[in-house]
Amino acid sequence: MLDIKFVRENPEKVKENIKKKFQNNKLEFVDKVITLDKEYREIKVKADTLRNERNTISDNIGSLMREGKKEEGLALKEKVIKINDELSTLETEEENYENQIREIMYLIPNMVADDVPVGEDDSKNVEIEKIGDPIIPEYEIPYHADIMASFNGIDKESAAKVSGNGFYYLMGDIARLHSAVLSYARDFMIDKGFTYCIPPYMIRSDAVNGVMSFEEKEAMMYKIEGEDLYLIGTSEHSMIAKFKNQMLKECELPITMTSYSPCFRKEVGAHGIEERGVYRVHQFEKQEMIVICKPEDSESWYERMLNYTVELFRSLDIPVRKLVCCTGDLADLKYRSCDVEAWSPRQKTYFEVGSCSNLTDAQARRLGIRYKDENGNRVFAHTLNNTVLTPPRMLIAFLENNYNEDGSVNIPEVLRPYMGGKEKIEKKVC
RNA sequence: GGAGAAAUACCCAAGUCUGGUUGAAGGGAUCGGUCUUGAAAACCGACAGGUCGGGUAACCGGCGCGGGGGUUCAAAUCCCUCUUUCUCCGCCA
Repeated sequence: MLDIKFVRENPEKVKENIKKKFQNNKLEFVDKVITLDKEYREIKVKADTLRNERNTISDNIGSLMREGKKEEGLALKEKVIKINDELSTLETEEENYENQIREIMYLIPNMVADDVPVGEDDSKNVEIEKIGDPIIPEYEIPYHADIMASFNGIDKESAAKVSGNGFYYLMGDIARLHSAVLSYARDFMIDKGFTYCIPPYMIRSDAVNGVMSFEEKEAMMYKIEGEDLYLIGTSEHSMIAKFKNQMLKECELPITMTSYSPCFRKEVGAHGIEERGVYRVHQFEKQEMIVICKPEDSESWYERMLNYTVELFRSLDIPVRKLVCCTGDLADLKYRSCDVEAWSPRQKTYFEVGSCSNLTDAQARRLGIRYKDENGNRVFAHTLNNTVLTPPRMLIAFLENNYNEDGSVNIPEVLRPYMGGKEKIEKKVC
């Protein structure tokens, strides 16, 4: 969300930005919101003046009553009733304007960084760096669910009976691997100085509405029957809501947290649920990182966060690449964003495993996350978020990249302490 | 889950029954000063935040006593509702 004052003063810049994002249907919003804002302020002046009059006369009535001059007081009442009459119309208008302006401001996208490549959709995203050799082995890499099955590590059939499509039972070494990568990721981030956090997995509707649009809510969020509670789709929801309407102290910044949570998603819409594997499911787990910092620090945090993910994947022997999101693929709140993609030797291509974003002050302005600087000024903080990793999706990359011809899977050094010292997991035969 | 009490500014806290002179007493903290070699203490003084709007500015106005709504000429004060905290009971990993 932009500052209305910025829009007022820089309508052309805002329009340019909208064009860069290929959202020409929103171009008219700029002039519209500026007009609405102007009319709103005119009405506010009128209403404020009337309220002022009312307050003054009411005070007078009070004084007269105390002095016992009832008649005079009663006469004044008539006047105020008239004012209130006039006011009620104005106040309805005021509210209408406020709502309209807010709705439009939500739709006008955040300014994107100058160096974000211009492009219409994700096909125009730009690879900036490959880290690790994307090896294509001589032998064939099986589908991830089949690898899991070869260790008796997954049962989707039972899950489908018990919970429906989009769920899984993970078992044995695979389940342990799932916990192991999460624990490893948690410790990895703690070592980087992040504070570990386990947030609520259910949040109230006002928290939900604060962090996503109505459409997103409908497509993603599970509601608890009979309660004003929703299952979170990512810990980011709880984590951001935690700071809503907070005035932070400058000395608290940067706030760097790594949160764990299960994530629940309806996945209504575009892709739907995948039948066989664990790539897209209703329930998964995720380790996330968020940073709330001063505006001048957000760009360097962005780089750092992105590189943490890369470093983490590399420590698990998984080749990755950084793919910069082009303007058209950038969500409206984002200033810049970069996907981290893992190499899939089976598909011989990279696939998304995480996404790092700098939202500058757009999210903070929407949610009221501020801090007091050394001069006592209240400043909107910058917010950033990035995936650390999400098993089971991460397991796909892990299993494929550490798969041996004999069907065993290597456990990279860093993960062994979490796997009881095992160097590899082997096929179960029965 | 049941019953009761409460939420006031950076913190504590008065005001609520009985609506108006209360944007809010008092204390603490903070800042400045006197005193002191320095500090503490004591004393004196300052400071009421925030947000929206008007104005070149000085300044002026609206909102604002947990959130939302209502009654009233007028609400911290009365009514409804939600949230949170505390106490007791019940249940329970």
